[in-house]
Amino acid sequence: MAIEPELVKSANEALAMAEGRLEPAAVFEPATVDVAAIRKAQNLSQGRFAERYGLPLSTIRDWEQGRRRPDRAAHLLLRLIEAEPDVVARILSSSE
Amino acid sequence: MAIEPELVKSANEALAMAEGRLEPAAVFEPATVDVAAIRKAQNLSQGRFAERYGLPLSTIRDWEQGRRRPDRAAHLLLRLIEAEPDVVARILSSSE
DNA sequence: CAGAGTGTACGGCAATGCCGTATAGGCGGC
DNA sequence: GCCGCCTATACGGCATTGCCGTACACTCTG
Repeated sequence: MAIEPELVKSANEALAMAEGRLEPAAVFEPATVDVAAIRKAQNLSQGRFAERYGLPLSTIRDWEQGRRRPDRAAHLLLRLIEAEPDVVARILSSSE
Repeated sequence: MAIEPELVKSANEALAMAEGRLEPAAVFEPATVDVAAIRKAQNLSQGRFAERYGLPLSTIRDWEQGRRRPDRAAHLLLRLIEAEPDVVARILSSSE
């Protein structure tokens, strides 16, 4: 897994913070979005998910495989898709 | 305005296509989103807009100044913000 | 007039977006 | 058994963006 080293690093930092050996970072960015989970909650394959929301399949793959992390706009969008899939889908189809 | 040359170019291409002098491009990407318009429709400054939707101010600037074009996820998000600002804002504040 | 708020403009690097291809497992049909 | 189809993992690779920082101009207000 490509992101593993980073996760380990983060975990160690969190530990250090908890033990008071390290100041909390100025930027708290969980940035962890489980795209696969959001997608599966809607019973969609990667392909159908991408198609449904007008996103490139390759980009979905990158996110799910942890090769790339969705930027802030994408992150926000994913949260919207998770919370209000119907609304998002509707807006999309309305002028595309 | 920085994007003007591109708009002019697109307009000429469209004209050429209409006159049959040019084949329609394989990729039809309007991709033009007037971020400033969407923002102003909500009477927000760039700063407040960015803050409201959890986006970096610098990124908003880039988009409005035409220096960068929002990618597909951002594009989609902007359309959502335009159509359903309240919904978007609510989802955001709900777990941030 | 100093200072705060807003917006334009742009340098710059790391990182992502997005395309393509190779590989592999599950499944129904012939 | 074999083939084709769907689905998903993995990754090479380049153009483009994301996002940070800084400089400059304008307007309003104390």
